[in-house]
Amino acid sequence: MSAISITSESTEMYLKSIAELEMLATPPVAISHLAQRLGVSSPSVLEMVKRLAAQNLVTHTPYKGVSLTDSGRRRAMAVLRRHRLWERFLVDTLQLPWESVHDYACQLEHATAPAVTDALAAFLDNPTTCPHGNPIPDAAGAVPPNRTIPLLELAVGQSARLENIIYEEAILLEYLARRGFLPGVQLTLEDIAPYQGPLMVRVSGFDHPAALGREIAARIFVVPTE
Amino acid sequence: MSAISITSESTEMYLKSIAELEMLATPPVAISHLAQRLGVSSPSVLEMVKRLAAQNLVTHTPYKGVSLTDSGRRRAMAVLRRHRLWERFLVDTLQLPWESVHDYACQLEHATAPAVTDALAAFLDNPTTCPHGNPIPDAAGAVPPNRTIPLLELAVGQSARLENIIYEEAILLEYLARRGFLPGVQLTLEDIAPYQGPLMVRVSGFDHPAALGREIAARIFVVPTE
DNA sequence: AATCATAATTAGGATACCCTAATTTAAGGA
DNA sequence: TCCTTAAATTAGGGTATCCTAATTATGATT
Ligand SMILES: [Mn+2]
Ligand SMILES: [Mn+2]
Ligand SMILES: [Mn+2]
Ligand SMILES: [Mn+2]
Repeated sequence: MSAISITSESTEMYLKSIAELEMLATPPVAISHLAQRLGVSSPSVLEMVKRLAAQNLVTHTPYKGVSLTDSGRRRAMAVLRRHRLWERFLVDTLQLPWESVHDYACQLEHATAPAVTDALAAFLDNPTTCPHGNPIPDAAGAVPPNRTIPLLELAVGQSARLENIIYEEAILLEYLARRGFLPGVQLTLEDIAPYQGPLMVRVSGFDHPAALGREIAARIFVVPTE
Repeated sequence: MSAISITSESTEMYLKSIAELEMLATPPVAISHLAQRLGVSSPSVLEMVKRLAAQNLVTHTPYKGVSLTDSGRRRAMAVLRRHRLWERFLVDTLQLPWESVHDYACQLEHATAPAVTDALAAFLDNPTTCPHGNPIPDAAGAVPPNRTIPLLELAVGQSARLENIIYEEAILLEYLARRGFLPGVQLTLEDIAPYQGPLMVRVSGFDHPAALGREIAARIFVVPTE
């Protein structure tokens, strides 16, 4: 039991990505989705998934997809915890730009010993969310239940508070930051263009509403107000 | 010119180790010394050295050894800078144990973007030495000239101030920390046993002198007092 | 100058990840 | 039920990094 289990950076990124994709759609996660998220080919993913399955980190159902095992989920949550703690540190302590820290944290998350993670969490006073609003798993890997809905599901005319932005990528974050879409802001869905058109969303304090594609609106989570 | 040059963790560790070995003895660095330091076999080192030479990071003289090129040295110094900045952070900010941080920093040093390095240095107020007394290269890779001598070269009866400890390894550091050998302490070489025997060194404030092997005494650098 | 020990090098393999080009399977629509 | 298409899988390679077991070169010693 409890083999030495060296977790490579690659392994950690696979597990983290599977965890993120599992939260979005109903598992199992399709090989092709994983491939797209990780930026590698499907055959590469399949091969890696077989390696992960051999280590009991995921379950692979041929032609269906992958799911994390308990052990795999624990590892994934540990990576997510380190990632989001580092993001907090980079924004709050080092004052690096909100839209850049995701990429920096994606490197640090694989190079952080447990003692460092613990000390960092203590130094930051055990924060519960990352700068993009996403929950930081606790030391046991648990996250509070999610009470948010995608901006995409808001009714026209409805107002809401922006909670979190998922699928953090520098380009998306920079785009959103420039338009005021930051966790905590108040916004109103003013209109939705037909035929899968964009959503017109006004951020409180901005003169004009922003036009957000559905792809983006599905990545922004909100809590409706009143 | 200036290819994208992805520097792997392995490459960085080779360059850093070569730099450290170059500071100790007269270059070039022997393949077997590098192998021992890195904990890999000589054929592996030779193979890697050829790869590094092909990237113009080192020069290899067959049957003699390796030396860093200017480009290689720049990379090595950048790694050393990140390493020692992280050590300061881990000790000063996160308050992790002096003897443990070297190993943690050895992971972080390969996962730190330039913007993070710069912000970290600024946050720490541009420190000039690591917790073990070794100089932190500046952003350009320069280190101040070394004015210290190995404890091994002290004359019997002479007193000195401990400046830095090189070849940081958790076991050595723990051993020294327990006996009071920390940068800044005052010590006196009381005796040297003949036939390559140990050095009897008293740390100011300690009742009994400690017996240090020559191997260890060569890794402790001091500045003689009066 | 012959000998020896040590270090360096060569030879032959292994593993983790990644790729492109086939080929096969699954699942929905005709 | 048959067809079509997209997704999954197999086949065949490639590179970086590591290893052990020879073999060979160097430099010091007789
Ligand atoms: Mn990452
Ligand atoms: Mn985040
Ligand atoms: Mn390292
Ligand atoms: Mn140090």
